[in-house]
Amino acid sequence: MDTNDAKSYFSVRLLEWYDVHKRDLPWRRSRNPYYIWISEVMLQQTRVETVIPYYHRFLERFPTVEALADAPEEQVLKAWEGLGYYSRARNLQAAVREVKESYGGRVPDSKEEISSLKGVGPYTAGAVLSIAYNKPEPAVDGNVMRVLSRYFLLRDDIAKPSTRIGIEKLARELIPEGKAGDFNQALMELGATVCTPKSPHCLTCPVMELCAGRLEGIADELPVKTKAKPPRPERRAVAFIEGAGEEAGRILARQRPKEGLLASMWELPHVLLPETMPEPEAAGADAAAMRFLREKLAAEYGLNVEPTEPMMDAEHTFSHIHWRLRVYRCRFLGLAEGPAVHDGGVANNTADDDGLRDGDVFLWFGEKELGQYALPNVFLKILKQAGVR
DNA sequence: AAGACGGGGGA
DNA sequence: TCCCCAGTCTT
Repeated sequence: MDTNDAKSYFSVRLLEWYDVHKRDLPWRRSRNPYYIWISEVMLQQTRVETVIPYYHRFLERFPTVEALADAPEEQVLKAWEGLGYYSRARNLQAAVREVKESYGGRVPDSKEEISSLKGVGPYTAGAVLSIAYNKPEPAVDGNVMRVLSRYFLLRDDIAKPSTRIGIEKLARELIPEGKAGDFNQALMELGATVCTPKSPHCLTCPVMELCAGRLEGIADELPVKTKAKPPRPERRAVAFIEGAGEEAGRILARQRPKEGLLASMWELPHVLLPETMPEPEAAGADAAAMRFLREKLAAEYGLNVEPTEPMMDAEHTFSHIHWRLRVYRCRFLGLAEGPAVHDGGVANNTADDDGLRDGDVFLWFGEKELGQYALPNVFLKILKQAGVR
């Protein structure tokens, strides 16, 4: 049995298996390149079950390239709320605008052109080209690297870019004539449902007989992958500022800067506590944190508040940061001129000389604003727990 | 090559 | 808890 036999066996058996076992997923009901593209971007680092409801809502709201290109970015971000990696949404809209302007609204079908679009890397390019246009391009994601590492007993570290390149070359050779779309999806489907990261279901695998990893008894030790660094811890004090009078029942929110973490999203104002601050359990910790919160908000944003009492705790883990949040109830005293708080309107700070950083915009949040502007999940949860709606 | 960039689900 | 998920971009 030589390598070529193992390769053709793999491709043939995998396609037969896929024909019987493929899941009925929404984006498999169409070959519309725009639909396929949306699904592939949403699926980056995100599970199928999570994506499905977003996929339906997003396409209902933005059914065509034109509709997405013409939408306000704010609405796109809102449709992405809770899905994470928000640069995906921003890049997707920039790319769709490019498709509208430069390609007459038709998603390009060449590797060079589609790869030039924002947010379209090697995986997404291959996925759209193969699934929507049946072009013989590999689409190598985490599933594919795992499946092929096991079947061909590859011990290279899949965290290295060079390893992905090598697996792409291999995956390209495996594509059966005229079957690129089905084959690539079959490979990912096998990884998602049978050749799983932990305790793979080898006994139901269509290619188990020639799987080198299983035959060596080390399938569950593959692929080799260097483990990520743990997220750095941060403690933050959050201001829960309830409006009075005209703004009764509404909460003061801030829009984050247009770049970086959670770009352009809305949140409750908060500050990073110095590591020298006492732990939350220590005596006097809350008093110290409340003083720091008051001083920092005033200095950073011209936002004057009087923290009164701790309200709740929350935690949130990003891939690279771990937040421990303590929310303090605050009395609103006022906001210095510059980005004013308008009734119902987003403050404008286009002027650069207002002494405030880009993105320092405040707004009283009520039901209407919650339905209009995007917040990260951690702040949505805090507002929900506080009974704001 | 390494870090930034969300959030959730399964073992 | 840890790991990983239909990754891409920046430095």
